Amino acid sequence: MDKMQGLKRSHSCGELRKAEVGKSVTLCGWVSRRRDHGGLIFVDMRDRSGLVQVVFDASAMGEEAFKKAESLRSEFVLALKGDVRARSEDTVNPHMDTGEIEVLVRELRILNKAKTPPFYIQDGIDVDETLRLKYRYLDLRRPEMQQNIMLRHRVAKIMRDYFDRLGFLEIETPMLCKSTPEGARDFLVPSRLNPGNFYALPQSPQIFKQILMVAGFEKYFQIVRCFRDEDLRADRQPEFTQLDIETSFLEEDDILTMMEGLIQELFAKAMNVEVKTPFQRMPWEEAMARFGSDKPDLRFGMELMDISEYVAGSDFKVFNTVLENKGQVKVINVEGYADIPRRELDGLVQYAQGYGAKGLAWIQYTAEGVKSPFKKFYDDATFEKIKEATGAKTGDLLLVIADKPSVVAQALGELRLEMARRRNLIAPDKLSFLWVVDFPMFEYSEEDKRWKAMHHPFTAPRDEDVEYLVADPGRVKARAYDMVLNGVEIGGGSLRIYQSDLQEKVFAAIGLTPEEARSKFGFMLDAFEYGTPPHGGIAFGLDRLVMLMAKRKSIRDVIPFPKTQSATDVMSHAPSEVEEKQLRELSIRTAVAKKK
RNA sequence: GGCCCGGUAGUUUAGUUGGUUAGAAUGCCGCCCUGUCACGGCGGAGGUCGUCGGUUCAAGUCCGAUCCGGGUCGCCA
Repeated sequence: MDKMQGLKRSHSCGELRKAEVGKSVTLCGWVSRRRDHGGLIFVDMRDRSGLVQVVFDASAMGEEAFKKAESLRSEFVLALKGDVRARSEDTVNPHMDTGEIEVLVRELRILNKAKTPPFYIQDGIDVDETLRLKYRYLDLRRPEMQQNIMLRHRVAKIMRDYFDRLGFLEIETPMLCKSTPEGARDFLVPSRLNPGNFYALPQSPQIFKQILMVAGFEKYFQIVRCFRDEDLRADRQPEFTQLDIETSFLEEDDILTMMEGLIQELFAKAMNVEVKTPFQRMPWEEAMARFGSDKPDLRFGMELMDISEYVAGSDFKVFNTVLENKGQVKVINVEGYADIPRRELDGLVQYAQGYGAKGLAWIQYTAEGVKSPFKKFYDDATFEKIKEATGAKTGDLLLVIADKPSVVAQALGELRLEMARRRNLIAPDKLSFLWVVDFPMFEYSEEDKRWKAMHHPFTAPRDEDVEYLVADPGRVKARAYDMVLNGVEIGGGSLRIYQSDLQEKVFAAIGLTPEEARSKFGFMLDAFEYGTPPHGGIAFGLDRLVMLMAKRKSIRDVIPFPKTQSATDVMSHAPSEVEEKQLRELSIRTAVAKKK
């Protein structure tokens, strides 16, 4: 093996252009591909900047040096000296950024050999993801993964610059925290020095950042790891990164405008894409009514429409029962799809049932007339009225869900998304931002038979709703806001409660006794007694945002070392069993009955 | 916890009603090749069909269990 000794890298592989023709360069990198023509060997050499073709010519270099070139294999690590030269016109490669030039090698050093990698180190590979994760260091060597990670860096850098410019301070908050049972499950860390006691890893720095406002820092931000011990999804990891923000003396408009500015700058600087501000703002109730979702995808229409008034009072028991129980009958119009195959309709019924609907009905406005499973319960005039009210045309398909409003919203909202995907109604490059505002303060938990904070219990209610906190929690709206991009919630926040008496009322509304509140959040309530400024903030999911910017389907593609769906790391084999000694020191009795 | 999909050479996969030696592509190894860029030509090696058990004369194929991965519902204040 050769050494770097005496060599200084002069250029990156991917940066070489015609301007460098004639220059002597020193390059370092990996063998991406090798094309051996006998007396002439081409190697595509790769570093993190990209690829360049280097040429070994038997007639131009010594026999021994050429022999060395013949021994090159995939992913060998090289350093080389050579001369940049223009390629002749018929050998230019238009698919390569560096395709107009090549480097004729004078001196080759093999810095390290490599085993044959288990998959191609190139973009667009189709391999089992477990294999990619097991060999993550090779997966991350692929250009598209390198670009994702570099994009992530740029995003974080732009965020830091933006908030620094606005006078924010990046302040760290603890990773070892007090467990707060509301909300997601905590990851727990045993305390050796306090046997039987546990820290929790933060689900978010929520309480600390509010206390930083009490402490008078006024403008705080942090790019911070958060932890939630819940089941994983394509866009959910047990540890994830948030851009966390808290400010004093600002109100909704200030915060929303500031975040729009950040998004504008992120897309301009990292993607060269112009984003128009201000973003549309939509009350939560409107979002639920029109799109069946609190994070509507506005890249297409197909809005939910209420036809309850037209179908009421018939002999059709299904609709009647629903309407008598304060339910509703709503539809979406899948334009031009009246000729949907029966088999697909049956599939959609199951799809809707997967989201809690008891069933799915439909109206097909075909040239031959109306087809619908409930046709016999209504006269033609009714179907005409529905057609008119929904703006349906002949050839259109209405999908109908009848249920209580929450079920209608979810099932029909999901059908809307699914039909848009199937009908190809979503423009891939469109960016559709909006703010969802006026969230309900509480939602009723059937399981616990009590009201729960929809956002978190420090969220401020609207002033005009405070009087209903105890009497009618369901009608109280919060001063909370979510930013939504293309149907994905990328950030959310609120103004906070900063008066103790109001905080106590909110705790009471969610059934927390003063004693419980004190034991859970006593230090915070204490802090709030000492001159708390009005404050509020927001948190952005960095991983999700980068995922959307990089147009990836999985959050794992923008996280260097993600976990599998069962929250394991197949490369390092975490989590793992630990030694008895470690457990003893932590005063943890023998491990739970070990699985075998 | 529920539902759905997947697991066969290093990799991506084919494999019929259960029936001869599990087939292909690519990668890998060897030889040849001075303008390729998914280089090409010739030759070669490479498989406990995720694991365990069952049915059968016979199992990649059928049955049961289990492990692993992915998607999703619940869950994620």
